[in-house]
Amino acid sequence: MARTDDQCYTQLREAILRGEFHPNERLIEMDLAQSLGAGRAAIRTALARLEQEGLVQRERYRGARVRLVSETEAIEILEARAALESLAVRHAALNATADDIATLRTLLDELAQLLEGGDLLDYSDMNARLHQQLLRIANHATVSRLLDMLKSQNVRFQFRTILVPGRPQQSYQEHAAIVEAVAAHDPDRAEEAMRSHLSHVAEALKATKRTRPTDEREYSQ
Amino acid sequence: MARTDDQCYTQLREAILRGEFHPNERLIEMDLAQSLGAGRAAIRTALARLEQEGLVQRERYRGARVRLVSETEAIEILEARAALESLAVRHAALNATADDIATLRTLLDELAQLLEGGDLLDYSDMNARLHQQLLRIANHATVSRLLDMLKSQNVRFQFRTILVPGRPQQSYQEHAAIVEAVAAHDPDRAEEAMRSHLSHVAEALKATKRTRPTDEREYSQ
DNA sequence: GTAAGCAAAATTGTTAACAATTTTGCTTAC
DNA sequence: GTAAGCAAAATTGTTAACAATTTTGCTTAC
Repeated sequence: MARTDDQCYTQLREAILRGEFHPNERLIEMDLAQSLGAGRAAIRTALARLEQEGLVQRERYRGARVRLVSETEAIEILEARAALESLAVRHAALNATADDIATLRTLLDELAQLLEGGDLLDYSDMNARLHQQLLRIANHATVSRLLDMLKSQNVRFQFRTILVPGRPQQSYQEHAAIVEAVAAHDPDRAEEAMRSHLSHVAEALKATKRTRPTDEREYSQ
Repeated sequence: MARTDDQCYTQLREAILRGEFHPNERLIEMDLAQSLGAGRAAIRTALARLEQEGLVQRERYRGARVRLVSETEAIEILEARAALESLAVRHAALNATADDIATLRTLLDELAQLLEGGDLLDYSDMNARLHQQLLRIANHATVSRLLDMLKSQNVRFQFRTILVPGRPQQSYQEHAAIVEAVAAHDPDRAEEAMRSHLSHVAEALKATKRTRPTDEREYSQ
């Protein structure tokens, strides 16, 4: 057991991201301590860190709750992501080795296969892995750290855009354009492809917002 | 006394930003507790939050230290700032009211006066206030939050670029261009002006890096 | 039946003591 | 003189008890 403190933080974080706690759900220190087999102090510092990260909200004497990210904020987050991922993909285009490019093309192929199979959830996962790989190639610690924060806040909306009709096919084309621009070591084109991709994701998200205005209720209890 | 916990966090944070602790300096829980008149528990959660924010580094049983931001990382941070401030200024150009624009022009005038007076430190302060005002006008909570983090990590390099010869005059021109683009409600031009401004800051920073390669030592102890 | 008030229970915040580990400063051996 | 080893001191991590505050559920009054 390397660092109980860190383990608490990681486990709690992942539990929230897996959706094991609803937004606005109270996080009782004793319950968490027992279920994670840790002391209250460890839980306390974990919650403080998660608050700083924006995943949890705390009020004095009233405890911690899973923070609810509004749909408006989700769009803000997507905008910030677009700005940072554009920067990252620009670096990726400059840094990518032959091996990196081969890996990206493999991921793209797997994406194509999942698309044919109609397996949208797996498609979403693979999608995330492609973005992750681009970040690794970019080799930009600061942007990676910020994007980790932003993506974790948006998990609630992650799987929704892929369900918009026609979106999977379009999404695949956009990813292909990004990979090809990186393979060509063309930072301007890569950035533009990424911007275009994420603005389409934002549009798709706004579309689901119009379609399902009462969505909040599903989650907030 | 609203929330000792929060106060500890704020006071510690500001003390670090004011440079009261050197990078790599050990932060002893008991000392901090006594000097802030708080308990160790409050200090502990404050340190956890500061770690998450990237201002402090912690190792199990070995305590917390002020995190040293390398010059390489400082450049990364500046790149990320450029991406996010460009996004923000774009929103500012879209949102700005007549009042907002008047305020910006006033700030610009004060900047001009300080430039003539040769008061570079005050110029730097006013500069920060102008950027802050642009952020307020942008009305983008997510980008504001991220920029707060990034700027706080870069305080160590904040006052250096203004000392590069010719830089103050150039800096003033760049800010004027940004304000005019916002006043014209031209998001594309505003974004471009901001990008250009921050890339010049980055160049100035790299220039100081070449000039003073042994700089690290001043701080690390 | 509903709102107000209140006591009990639940929960968070704080403190002090102790355990675990690292750091410091001294001693010894070469 | 330097390195190795070691005990003491310093420091962090953890626990348990208690204080402060909120929440809950009941009772009472209208």
